[in-house]
Amino acid sequence: MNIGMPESDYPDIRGLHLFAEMSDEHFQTLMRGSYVQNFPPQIELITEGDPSDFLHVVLSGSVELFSSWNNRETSMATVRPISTFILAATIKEAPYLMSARTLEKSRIALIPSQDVRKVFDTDSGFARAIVTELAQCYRTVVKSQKDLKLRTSLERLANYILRCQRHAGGGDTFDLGYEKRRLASILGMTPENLSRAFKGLHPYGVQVKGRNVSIRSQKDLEQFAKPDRLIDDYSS
Amino acid sequence: MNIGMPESDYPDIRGLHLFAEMSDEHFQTLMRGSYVQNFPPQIELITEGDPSDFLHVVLSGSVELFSSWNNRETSMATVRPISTFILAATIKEAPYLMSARTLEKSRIALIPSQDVRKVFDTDSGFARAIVTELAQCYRTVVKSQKDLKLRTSLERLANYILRCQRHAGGGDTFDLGYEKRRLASILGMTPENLSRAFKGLHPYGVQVKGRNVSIRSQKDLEQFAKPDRLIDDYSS
DNA sequence: TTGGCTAATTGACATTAATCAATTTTGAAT
DNA sequence: ATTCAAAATTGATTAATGTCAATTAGCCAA
Repeated sequence: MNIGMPESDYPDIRGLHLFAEMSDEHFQTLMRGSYVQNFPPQIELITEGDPSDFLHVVLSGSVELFSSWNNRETSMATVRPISTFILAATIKEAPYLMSARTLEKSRIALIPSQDVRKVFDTDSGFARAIVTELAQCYRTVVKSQKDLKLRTSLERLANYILRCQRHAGGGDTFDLGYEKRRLASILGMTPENLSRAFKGLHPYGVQVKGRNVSIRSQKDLEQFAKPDRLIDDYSS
Repeated sequence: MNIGMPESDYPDIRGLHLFAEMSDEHFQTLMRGSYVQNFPPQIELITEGDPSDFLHVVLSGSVELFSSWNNRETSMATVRPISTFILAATIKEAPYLMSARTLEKSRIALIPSQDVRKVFDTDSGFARAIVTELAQCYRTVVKSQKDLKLRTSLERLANYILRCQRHAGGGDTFDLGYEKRRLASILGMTPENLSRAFKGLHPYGVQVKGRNVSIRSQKDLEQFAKPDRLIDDYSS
C-alpha cells in the first residue's frame, strides 16, 4: 500500500475533465490529502451503505459497480480509466448506493470527500466540472433505464453489440468487452439466457466465438436492433 | 398564455432548494427572462430529442416524464411541486432524454437554459445547489435501477406500497398516488400484470379498492417486501 | 339519472426469461 | 502439454410476464 500521492500520477488526474479547469493551488490542495493504491483483481473497494469518505479515480485497470439485495446481485456499471466513481455520494455526503470491486489489477486514487466538497465551494472551474460530470452520469443512467424498460433482452443484446462495435471503431469484428457472465448481469439477464440470446441473433448475422463477435450483416442487425441516439449514444 | 413572470410567483420559486442560496441580483436575472404558463391536463410540454431551451419548474399540478422507443412507451418519473425537471439536459446543453406531459392542470415556470448556465458560472450558491439537486436526481435513478434489476414485479409493487404508505404518514390506509395504468408503467409492468400483482399481495394483507390501499398486516408485508434504505429511502 | 367513454379486471394463451442439472469448453497455472 | 477450476453451453422444466379478447366497473358530462 502506498501512502501519499506520487507526483508522477498528477498529470493523469489533472488530465481528467473533472480536474482540468481548476486552479493549480486547489489542485495541489486536493492532491495533498490523497493517495494511490494498487489493488489485485476481485478486491471489494467499497461496500454499499458505507459512508462516502473518498472520491475514487481509476487510473488503470477497471472497476465494476454492483448492487445486492436479498441475496441477489446485479452489475450496474463499469468504470474504466481515467474516470471517477462515487461522485454523487461524495457530494451529498450520503452513503454509497453501489459497491465496487476491481475487475483486474487496478491503480486507484483516493481523494478525501471533504476536500472535494471544500474545494468545490471555492473553485468555480471545479464546480463547473463536477456539474458536467454529474449531469453526464445522470443521463447515462437514464439511458440505461430506458434500455431496460423499453427493450427485451434480445433487443438489449443487439444494441449492446452495435454500441460495442462503434466503440471498437466500427469494424465488423471486435471484442465483446466483458466476460459473458458479467455482460449478462449488465444487460439484466442470466448467463443461460445470454447464451441463448446470442443464438437468437444468429439470423441477423451475429457470430460469437469466445469474446469475439463478428457481424455478417450490418443492415439486418440494425434493422432488428433499431438503435436510438437517445438510448445508445453514450457521448451526449 | 402568460408572458413574463408574475412577481407573485417569485416566492414559490425562491423557496426551492435550487434557488434559495443565490444572490438576489442573480435571482432577478433569472426571473427576468422567465415566464409562467398554465397548462391543461395531458399536454405534452417537451418531446425527447428536442434541444433543451428551458429549465422547467412545476409550481402546481404534476408532470409525468416518459420515454418512447419502437412504438412502446414507459413512464420514467413524476414531478410534483415544487421542483424542477430537465436540469441535466439544461446543464449539458444536450437534447432531452425524456418527454414530459402534464397529468393535471399545471402551472409551469420556464427559465431559459442559457441564463441558468450563465448564472451558474458566477453564483457559487447556485452552483452548489445545482450540484446537490443533480446528485439527488442521479441517486434517485440509481435506486430505481436497482429496484428494476433486483426485484420481481411483485416485490416492486410491495415496496412501492410501503414507500407510498410512509409518504402518506404511515397509516394503514392511504391513496395509491397514481392511476393504476400509470403505476404499472412506472413499475415496469403491464396493467394486467399489476392487477394480478395486487391479488398476489392479498396473502400479505394488502387490500385495494380503487385508488385506496389498506394494509392489514404490516409485518407480513414488510417481511415479503424486504424494504432497503439503499433502494427505498428517497430522502437520502 | 343515464349514456357513453375509459380504466380496470379477468380468462385463456403465448412469449420470455429463470432455474436446475448435466456436459462441454475455456483458460490459467504448473 | 496437462490438469484443474471456472465459465459457458445445452436441454428440460418451471415461473414470470406479456398479449389478446371479453367483460365489468367507475366516472364524468349532459
